[in-house]
Amino acid sequence: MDSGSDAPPLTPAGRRIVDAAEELFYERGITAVGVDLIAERSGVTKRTLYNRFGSKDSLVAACLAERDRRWREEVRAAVAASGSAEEAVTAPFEALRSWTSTYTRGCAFLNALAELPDPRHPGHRVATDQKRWLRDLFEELATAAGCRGPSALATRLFVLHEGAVATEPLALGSVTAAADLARELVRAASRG
Amino acid sequence: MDSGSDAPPLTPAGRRIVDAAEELFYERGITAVGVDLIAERSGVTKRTLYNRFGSKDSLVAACLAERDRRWREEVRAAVAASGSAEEAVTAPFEALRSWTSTYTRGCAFLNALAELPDPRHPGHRVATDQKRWLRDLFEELATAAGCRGPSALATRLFVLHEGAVATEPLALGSVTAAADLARELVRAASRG
DNA sequence: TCGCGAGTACACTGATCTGTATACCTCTCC
DNA sequence: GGAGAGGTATACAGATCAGTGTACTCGCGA
Repeated sequence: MDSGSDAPPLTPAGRRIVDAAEELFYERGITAVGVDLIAERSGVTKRTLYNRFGSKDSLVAACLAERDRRWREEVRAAVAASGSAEEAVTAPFEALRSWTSTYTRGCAFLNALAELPDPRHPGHRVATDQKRWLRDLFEELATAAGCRGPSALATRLFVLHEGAVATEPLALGSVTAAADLARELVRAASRG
Repeated sequence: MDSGSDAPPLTPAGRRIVDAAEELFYERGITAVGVDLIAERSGVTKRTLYNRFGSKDSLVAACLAERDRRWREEVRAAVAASGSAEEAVTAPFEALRSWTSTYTRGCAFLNALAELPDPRHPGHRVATDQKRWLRDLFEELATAAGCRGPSALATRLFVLHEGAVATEPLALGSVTAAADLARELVRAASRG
């Protein structure tokens, strides 16, 4: 469940490989990107890629884990920056706003799950962990803020969040709509 | 925008190809499934597949269009079966409940968009049309029911719907949570 | 000075990919 | 009875796929 702490430090070439692969996988899809292209983009030989990661599947998992680590960092920062416990509950939606201003191809983890149906794929676990972590974070924050029914509220906020990020590429204003509704839900659950 | 009406009728072999391909694409991902496997599964030669559809990309679009047609039928039936104009607004969530009891790999159209980033891909258009149609249907139904702010309400319902279907494979109860919240939103927008 | 880890260079395997060529069969409809 | 549409059978082209083998270079630390 923990993300990023147990990862071995990357060599310079390993770093470049992950960076290039992460971008390519996100922009074009995982299955559609070959290891030859990743090696070329990162200025590295295919031999080095396989010496570092062993297989394409492992590289996919490493890329998702790295993205998850970076995303959780942003979410935690948004939570820490919020002015009150109630505000903290919707802080992930603030992080989402800045996140989607950079990444306009939807959620990399949902996209990965679309391409990796096999639960034994190492990337599958990383993606599902990212989702469960967010749902649990909502519950934790809702409980800390003294919201009524924190578990049900957390699931609602989670669904809203995922719907927003998944439909963001359609440019229908879903991120703003979801954030507004989320704030209303938290406000309603905090009154009394 | 219209779905299914302008499609040429399929030959028996064409029918089997679409059926087999639709299932394989959904279960394993579009890029991961080759035309040889589709031909084998549908008991047809590859020659016939290419005589019918011309290319894999066209077949992908045909499969998505067929799925869209079937899904809209179910949604329209749910709308027609609802007891009141207010109930009709959340009818797509009822259709979603039965839809996701059959299909547990999330939304085929969001999954397709994850794999087909190129807007020139014929399947890309089919998928985005499906999404816009649903959002517009929500607005139409909300307007007919006399809801306040039908456009903003429609976007909220749409985000909820997409979040539910996208996260349904995670088994976190998102479909029920989304349906409940949707009903509350419509009720709140109908009072007065 | 020596060993070792990191990385390069490059050829190569075997499988799989989309798509095509050619020849033939069978049914229906005019 | 002849044409054409729908389909079969099979072989093939050319590219790309993930992954390996082998021999080399460079820099650093014991």
